Amino acid sequence: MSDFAEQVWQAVRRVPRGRVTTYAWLARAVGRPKAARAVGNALNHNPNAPKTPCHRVVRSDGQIGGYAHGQAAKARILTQEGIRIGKKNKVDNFRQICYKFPR
DNA sequence: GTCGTGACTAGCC
DNA sequence: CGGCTAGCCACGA
Repeated sequence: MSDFAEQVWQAVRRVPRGRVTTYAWLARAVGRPKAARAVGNALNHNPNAPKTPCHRVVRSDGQIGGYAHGQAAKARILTQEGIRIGKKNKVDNFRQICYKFPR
């Protein structure tokens, strides 16, 4: 797999349970602050199974974003992890549960 | 090498 | 607050 994708997955694994991160933050974590889009692509083409919690990755505006299994499934999983989803598929307390990577 | 695509983002109206 | 636009990046054809 491309090194880029591997770095992304590794970063995602650092996200604690019950928290979420954003594509933008992941992009920063891999040293490509403007590659949020590419990050999404990497996750999409490589779900890499339960090992990589791609469901904890949301958009910068708090929306759930996308998911290979479908947004509904993603929302369900997040809820199961203790994260509440409001209307418009937005994460409640997004600012609080959003995990920011150490630089 | 160029083109099109997509789980994105910030800015502007 | 909501919708639209342009900019960005990695990847495959």
